[in-house]
Amino acid sequence: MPTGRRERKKAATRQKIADAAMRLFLERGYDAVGIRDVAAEADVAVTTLFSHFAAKEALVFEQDQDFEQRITGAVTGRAPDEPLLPALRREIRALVRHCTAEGAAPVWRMIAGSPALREYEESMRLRHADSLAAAVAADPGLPLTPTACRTLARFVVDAYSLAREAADPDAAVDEIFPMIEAAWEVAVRERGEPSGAGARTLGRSTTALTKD
Amino acid sequence: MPTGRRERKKAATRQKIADAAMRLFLERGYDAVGIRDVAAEADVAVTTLFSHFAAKEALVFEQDQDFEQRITGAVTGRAPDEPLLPALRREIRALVRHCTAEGAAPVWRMIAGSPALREYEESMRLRHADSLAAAVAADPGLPLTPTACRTLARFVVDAYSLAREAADPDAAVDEIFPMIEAAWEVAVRERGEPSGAGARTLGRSTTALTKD
DNA sequence: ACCGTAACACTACCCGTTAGGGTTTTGTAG
DNA sequence: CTACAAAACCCTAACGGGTAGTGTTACGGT
Repeated sequence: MPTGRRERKKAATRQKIADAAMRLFLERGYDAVGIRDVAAEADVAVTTLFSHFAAKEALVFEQDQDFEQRITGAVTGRAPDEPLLPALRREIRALVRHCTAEGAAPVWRMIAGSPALREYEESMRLRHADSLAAAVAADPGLPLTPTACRTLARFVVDAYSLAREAADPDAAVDEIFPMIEAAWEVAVRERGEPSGAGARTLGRSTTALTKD
Repeated sequence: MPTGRRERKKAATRQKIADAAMRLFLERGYDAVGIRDVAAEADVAVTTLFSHFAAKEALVFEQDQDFEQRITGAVTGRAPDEPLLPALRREIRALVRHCTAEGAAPVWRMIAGSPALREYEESMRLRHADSLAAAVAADPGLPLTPTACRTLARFVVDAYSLAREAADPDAAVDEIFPMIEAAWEVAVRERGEPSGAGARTLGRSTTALTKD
């Protein structure tokens, strides 16, 4: 219902804070910048800052909802008969590429250099894994136990974080995803349709396993 | 060089603090107890408390080094020709059982109820996964890429945390480990000896995959 | 024109954590 | 036994993230 100016002003304030924060963080380093510095630079009160961001670390991971939406969207929004894992692999590859692109390097160096930020990111990933598990569990075409859904989701999120840290992120995705696909196939065979449907869901990528 | 009494007194102080902390946490709840309360209950200064524990959360995860040592020990200390994954599976099962035993329930309920504790535990697990990855990478009988080692380590640590949260932890271990074994076998085939050695390393548990 | 509410500001405070600097206890060497 | 260095401990004070309480303004709906 709230149409227009209010929302725009709120979004503008939020963006102003995020921009000021990132500018200061990159200039002086994350630990050397206090919340009060950020608030002053953005010309807002500290309490206002905390009404837009739940914690100092959230200033850095401003777009974490993007990640969650994209990864669950890759499951729920894929083409009707598209197998699950290739869709996830494509999305993870895109996300990894996006994080290892040109301008993003200093930000990720900063994150790697601060334990608080790494810790925060990891707990974000846990939430994302839970959302992904829920999305997978909700797919009527996938007959998996809840535990298998959660396991798959963790593995996929692990793939993202491992690939991002790898020397060659693209190669890492190609190395890890066959492992996940094999794990997935086992889960499907345990509980899924015994004959053909499970293999079709996994798609062409299972040839590595069935070739003996 | 420090022999005897000093070490004992130090360990006693540490234990006294940990006991006092756990007592208060279980009585009043983790968030309702301050560091100053714990220090007073243990009759030590706040600075002393922080010379024994790096953070408030560490008071709860007092024996995290146990976990790290046991899990890496399961890799480095296994029988000469014992395959890797059964050894890991056995250790993980024991650790999960230990955490879901009788008296431990209130503690884990407390952990589940505090975001700070969950976050701390997750970053612990990351460290443990790194140690495990290093142990796996150091095993001369396992020809794996660094990325594969890290992936396997993450998956194993995930298995622990997923099983601990599952309704039936034992069944969860039995559900997740076949998935990890399949992933492992793919990693071995990509880089390992082409014919027999890889399968021998994995052991009898791969029958589920090769039975078609 | 008017009211409810969301955004914002200000003050003061709590809590985890650390620095700085001092005191006692312990192991060891003379 | 004494002397001495180091380790363990204590105290005070502070820093920085985060919050409660209390307003004030500006917007949107009616």
